[in-house]
Amino acid sequence: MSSKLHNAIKQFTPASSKSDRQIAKAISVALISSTKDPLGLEPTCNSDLNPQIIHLVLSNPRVPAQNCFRFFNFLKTNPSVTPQKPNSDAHITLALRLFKARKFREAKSVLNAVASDDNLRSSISEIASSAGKNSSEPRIVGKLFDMLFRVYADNKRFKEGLEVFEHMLSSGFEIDERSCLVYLIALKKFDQFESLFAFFNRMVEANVKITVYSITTVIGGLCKRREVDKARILLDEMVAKGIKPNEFTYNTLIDAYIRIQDFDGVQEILSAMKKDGVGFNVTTYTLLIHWRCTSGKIAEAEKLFEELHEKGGLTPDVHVYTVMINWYCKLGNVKQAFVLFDSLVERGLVPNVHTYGALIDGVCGAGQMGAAEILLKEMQSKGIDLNRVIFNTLMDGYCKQGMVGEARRLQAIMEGKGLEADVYVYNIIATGLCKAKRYDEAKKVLFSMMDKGVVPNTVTYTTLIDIYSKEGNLVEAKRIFREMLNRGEKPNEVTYNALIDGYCKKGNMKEAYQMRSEMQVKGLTPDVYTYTSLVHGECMHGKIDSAVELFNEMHGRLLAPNVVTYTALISGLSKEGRSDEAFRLYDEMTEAGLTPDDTVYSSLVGSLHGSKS
DNA sequence: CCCCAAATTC
Repeated sequence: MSSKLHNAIKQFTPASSKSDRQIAKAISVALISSTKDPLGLEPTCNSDLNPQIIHLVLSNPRVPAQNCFRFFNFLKTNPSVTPQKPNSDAHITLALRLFKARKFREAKSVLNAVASDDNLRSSISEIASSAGKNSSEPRIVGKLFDMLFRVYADNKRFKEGLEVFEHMLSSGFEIDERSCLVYLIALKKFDQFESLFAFFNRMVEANVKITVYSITTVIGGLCKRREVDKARILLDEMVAKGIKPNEFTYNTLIDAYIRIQDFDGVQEILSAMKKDGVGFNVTTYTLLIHWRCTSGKIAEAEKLFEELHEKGGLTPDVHVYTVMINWYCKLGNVKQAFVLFDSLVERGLVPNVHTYGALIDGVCGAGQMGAAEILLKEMQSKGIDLNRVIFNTLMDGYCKQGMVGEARRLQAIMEGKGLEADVYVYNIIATGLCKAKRYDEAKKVLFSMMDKGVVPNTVTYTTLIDIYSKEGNLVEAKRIFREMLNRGEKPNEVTYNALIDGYCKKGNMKEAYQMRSEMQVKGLTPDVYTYTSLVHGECMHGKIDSAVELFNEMHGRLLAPNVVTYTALISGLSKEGRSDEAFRLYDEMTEAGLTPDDTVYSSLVGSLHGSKS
């Protein structure tokens, strides 16, 4: 903004006798020859640069669009020049000028203000009338609406976005599927599923050209909502209509089937890809490797990882390395994780916050807090921003080592960096305190979290329920459970298991079984924790036959008893003097590849002494 | 479309 312009404003604005038109003309003249020099003067004058004047200047075709933009920004950033900042009309007027001049980036930033600034909120009809009175070419107005549609989507203003879409439709503007895609992706990102599906249907009704991208986004929305069956139907429909799914479509479904642990579903998609001639991309490999790892098939995952390296045309990326590194860490093979980390760097790939996060979690799991701190320093020296997850991982590491104080120290550092403690932090600290049996402090942490307005989640409630259950206060445990339901937080297997264990320890087996039925009604499957608690409960209260029956029931449900389950039953049988059965179970346990611990041996030894037979 | 964090059993 030149000083010439500023003088023009200064010269004309106090003169109320001049007409708006004259003032606008003088400013325009100054702007036409304005250069890019920054404004050197402090704006001092009071002025009455009213909306009409601003409109006249911005719509003056003799003023170059770029200079209009600078004038506009000057007004926005110097409120003392004009008491009224540019209004919605000024934004639309300027945006049209910028579109015509093909200054798309600038136009977008102007429209972004319309979509994000609450003071500029205006209805679509007001915007349309602003656009109309500027008598721009329809092509330019169409471009403006198209961009506005996208910008509303970017700003989560879905209602307004839809209004723009409908306006374009009824006014006969051409609709670009790519803009609809921006809108669909934003809806999916913010879990607005109903709107997502409704909008897609609207696209179909309105005869917007539908491509694989839109359908894949809708399939992704259905998958995110765990409605994989519906996603699958949509896939079949698209194929029937002659729209060929691409790697993204297939990967979305593979990911969904893996998440719901539908083995057959994954296989079906893989065969469909093969039949369709769609090859794997790096993401497909990443998903399959992750899947094999979660199923404990690490050798198969390694094979896929190798195959990816040998395959022509595909280059392993940092994601796939991170998945492998994460799994080696989770399996306790931190050494191999570091080997992969080195080869990743050797290949010229850049480890990111996820990669470091996986490694830090790995060394924390091995109790190597010093190594974790070194990795943290390394991240910082590479300029990788520390996020919440990194801090939480470290805090959890310290808590698992029983160093709750260190965790709190990190919490303070994190908060000092402007990262407010979230529900994870409190859950981690509370769990750390629980580990040390400091239940009262743990409760205090969680309750004070709620007082601060942090919303408790399923883990928070489950931790509280577990604390009360362990304290034998099932009345309070149940009260929290009801509160959780009232607040709309869904209990999961862990929640029920905590309650069931509480009832078992109290000897209230009836209520424990009642809870097991309830979880099944809700579609939750009793797992090895559920059964172990029940087996232990029956053993504790002398009903050993019921315990054996439960134990046998597990096989039918494809649940593998673990060391804890075996230990509970072996010690139950031993106490009853059923030594033969106890030893038979011991053999079974070792044959299953489980390593008995001291508890088992002392039970077995005890069974020999106290034998009733 | 994929990569890092929290809760349950002897």
